[in-house]
Amino acid sequence: MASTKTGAQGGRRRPTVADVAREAGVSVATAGRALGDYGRVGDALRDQVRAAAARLGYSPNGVARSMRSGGTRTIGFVGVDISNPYFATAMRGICDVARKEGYEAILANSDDRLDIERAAVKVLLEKQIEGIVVAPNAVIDVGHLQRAQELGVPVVLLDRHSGVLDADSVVIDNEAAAREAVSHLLRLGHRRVGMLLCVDPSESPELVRRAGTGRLEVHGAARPSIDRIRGYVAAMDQYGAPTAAELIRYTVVGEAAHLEREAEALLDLPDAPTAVFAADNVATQGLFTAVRGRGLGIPDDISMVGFDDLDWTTLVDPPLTVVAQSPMDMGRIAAERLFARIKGDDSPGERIILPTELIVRSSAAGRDAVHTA
Amino acid sequence: MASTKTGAQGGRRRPTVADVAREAGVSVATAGRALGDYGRVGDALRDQVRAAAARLGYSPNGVARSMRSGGTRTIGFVGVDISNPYFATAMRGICDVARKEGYEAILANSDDRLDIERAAVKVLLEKQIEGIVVAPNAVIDVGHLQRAQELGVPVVLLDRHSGVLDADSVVIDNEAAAREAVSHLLRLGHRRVGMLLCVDPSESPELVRRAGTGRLEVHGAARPSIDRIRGYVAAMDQYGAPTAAELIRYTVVGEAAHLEREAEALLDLPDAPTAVFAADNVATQGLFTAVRGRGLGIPDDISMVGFDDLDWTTLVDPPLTVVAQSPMDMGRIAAERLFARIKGDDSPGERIILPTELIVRSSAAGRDAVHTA
DNA sequence: TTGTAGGCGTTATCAG
DNA sequence: CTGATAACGCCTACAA
Repeated sequence: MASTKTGAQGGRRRPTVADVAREAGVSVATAGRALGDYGRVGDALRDQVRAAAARLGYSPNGVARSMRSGGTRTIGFVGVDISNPYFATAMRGICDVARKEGYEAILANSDDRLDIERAAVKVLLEKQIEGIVVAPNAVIDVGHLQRAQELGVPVVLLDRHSGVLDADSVVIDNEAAAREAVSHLLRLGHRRVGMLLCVDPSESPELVRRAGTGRLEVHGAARPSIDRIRGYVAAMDQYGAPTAAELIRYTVVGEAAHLEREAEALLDLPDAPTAVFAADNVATQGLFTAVRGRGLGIPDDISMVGFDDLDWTTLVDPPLTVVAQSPMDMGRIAAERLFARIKGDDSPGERIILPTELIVRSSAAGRDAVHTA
Repeated sequence: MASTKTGAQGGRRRPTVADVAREAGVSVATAGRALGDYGRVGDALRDQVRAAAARLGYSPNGVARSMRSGGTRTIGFVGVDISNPYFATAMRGICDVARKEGYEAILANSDDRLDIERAAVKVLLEKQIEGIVVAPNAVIDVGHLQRAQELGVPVVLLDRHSGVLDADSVVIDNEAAAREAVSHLLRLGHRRVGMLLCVDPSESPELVRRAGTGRLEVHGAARPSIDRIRGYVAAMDQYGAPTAAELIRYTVVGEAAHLEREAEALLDLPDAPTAVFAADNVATQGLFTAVRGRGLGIPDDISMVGFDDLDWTTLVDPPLTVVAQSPMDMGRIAAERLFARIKGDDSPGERIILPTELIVRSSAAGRDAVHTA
């Protein structure tokens, strides 16, 4: 009896209600009632059964219970990457709500890849989860999510909205947030403003093209990255600042190295920008690093506005002006919507837009303003 | 047919193999074989069944499958707080390995509270997960983990080791890591070195006492925080630097506000330390913030060494000298051990000690060395 | 090759 | 108040 404590095989078969019943000398039905606390059971027998259960180390089998009841008290979250603080915080919000409701959450990382996301949803569905929160990779190709809904599993979108899917979504107004950030720079007198961000691989090529009007147009689905570019362009147009494709640099998610290269390319432009908007937290860090690497001073040599109010943005010198959102609330609210659906709410899908805030700190400064009409 | 797409009730009963069988005009057994790809099935019938399944939108019921097979292909992770980058990164490592093995992971946050951890383990056990990775709150009171093992569910400890439990643990050598960090400061000529950290609520009182020898003794279980204090004291003793309880300030986890107060108390000491070792990533941030708030220069006015090589420690000015560990590897290796156990490995519990590295950057500098014998 | 039947553990229904 | 029995959906002996 020295070993097999550490390993998997340790236990012989786990005791069941039947075992407890036998041990207590009653029927399975009675044992079940005594343990599950339903129906009527005599006091004496109840204690007897409880004692037997304790003696045997009985633990109810949730799988069997789910089998009968149809409910698993489990939800799923398909995020992009839990090691990104944005999703980690959202997950925390989701877990908190789930725990309050007596549910657990299964986590899957998609790395923003549609194939992985699809597979994850499929597995979750097979596991009979009762609802899914997902940060979808694609906003059009959502067949797998529709399928979930058809199966009676509610879906709530987090961070991204889909026009195709009739589901709740918890998002921010990406275009407005970007426009506010860039306007801030423009009002400070900057004219040549760059933009740096990560985009999804499937969306990257030909993101931006010149139209007949001379204005920059942005083509692509309404995803956060694309919407933020739209906000940037809108602000530039509004303030009459000249736009140029070369001022918008991006890289596909997960390639931090490329990102720094793009940032440097931006800084090395013949007519380099005097200010840059980094449109996500990865780009913010990449830009900051690149600027530092070039030995440039912020905001003296170059101004910047970042995205996401991560802790480090106030630790750094100078503290960064950023667009702040609240992933914790996002996760919480998404989960709350999900549980409302699980409980039967079948009103039409709602688009919940959480506020963002431009937190002005010290990384963006004036440019001896040469304002334009 | 306008609505009920969004809500939970959407689906009528989900189709089962029996439904598919009926639709295809074959027996359940044949349908099962065709769908599950086991046994022999005629080509014609197989296609027929597949078609019927597609028509009905059949999706296998994992709960029923688990019921029969006994396996759920699910593991659990009980971490302290997923919004802490340390645990978020560890979770990523765990998920990656799980996915490779065809498993999913359920996440639970304990907030470093034993009662929550116990409840989480209980629920996970009921859900019939096949293994648990846990960052245990207590290293002695591990009855709930022993129970898991007795039930045949392998347990792997992450970040913390328990002498009581015969389980694998994946940890770092906390005492050695702290000693190295503090020795670094001492070798730089500092004599009055402070320490700042978070400790578990249950361990906080009377952490440190004077003994007859005049040396500082550290009482408490072998948890990371306590071990790091031991390392600090060992280094101080080794270099003949005078120790004092007032130089060691801590707060319970999750109370960041108190932490900054403790940091300030340290800086305000009549005989203030010339260097401080922040022994975890929360303390590192708190210390840095407090020092900044006091307008002190690093390392000119005060030197510091932090813990955990988070991104921001290199973004900040000056870049911080830190003790680095790899939570991603920790998660990965813990999960790998867990799957080895799940597959039947029942060798005695192994203590896997991952390396740490003192990364010397610029936050600790010399003190016109007044060395001691 | 295909079909029939039984059981995994729980809970609920129905008799006694 | 207690006991026997059926059912959830899948898989697998076993029989045809």
